Amino acid sequence: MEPTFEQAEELAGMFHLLGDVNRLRLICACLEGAVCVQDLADRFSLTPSLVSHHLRLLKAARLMRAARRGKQVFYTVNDEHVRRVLSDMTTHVAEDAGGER
Amino acid sequence: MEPTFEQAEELAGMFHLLGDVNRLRLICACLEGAVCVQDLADRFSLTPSLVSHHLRLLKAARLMRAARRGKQVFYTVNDEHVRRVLSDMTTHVAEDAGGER
DNA sequence: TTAACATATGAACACTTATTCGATTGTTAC
DNA sequence: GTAACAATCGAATAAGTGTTCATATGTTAA
Repeated sequence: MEPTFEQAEELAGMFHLLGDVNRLRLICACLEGAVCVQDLADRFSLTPSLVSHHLRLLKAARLMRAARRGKQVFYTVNDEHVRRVLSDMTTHVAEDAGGER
Repeated sequence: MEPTFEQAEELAGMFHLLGDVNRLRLICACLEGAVCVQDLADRFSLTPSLVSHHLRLLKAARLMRAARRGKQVFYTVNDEHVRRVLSDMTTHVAEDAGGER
């Protein structure tokens, strides 16, 4: 059950990508369906350039995938595991927010 | 299901802590039971100082808790949610390692 | 072909952070 | 009390990274 060093590195890599607020919000925004770069930039008041940079990392890590339709490129969550982890953690955080204080 | 900005910040904070290889291994090593700083340092060939630094962050984030017994301080995983997420992700990574290539 | 739009890319900067070293605190045994 | 061990703390350094800006690539319409 304890991961090997390489597994730990891979896991840490994933967590590190999820550890940035903007990146995390980008992923969450694409959980339900594909969204294009511009819409993401508008929704979170970010530069298209910054969004693209983040999406590039997420794509390289196989966490998301891109599909071009016309001028726009739509991104969606690729990994089903991440989807589960995110929903788990989100609900957990939501639960704790009420119970701790 | 999409987190608020504050929830995203909290989530990202957790993921960020899990996103460092050494920290992740430290947590995983304490999943099954309490381990003291020295043993952790020995097992992963890290400085006790470095281990302590990491554990301090993990403790501050409520992910681990410390208990002193004699000279030594034993650390264990505090959060049951994190325990689930970690075991989930570990098995997932282990599964994918065989299936992808 | 041009023009306008959408995204990607590369360099540069500012900021964060992991790690090391040295000193300090706390505990136990003598 | 002192000595030895365990852990923590603080500062300093070095490496990494998020963001911005400018430029380039790709796509569609005229």
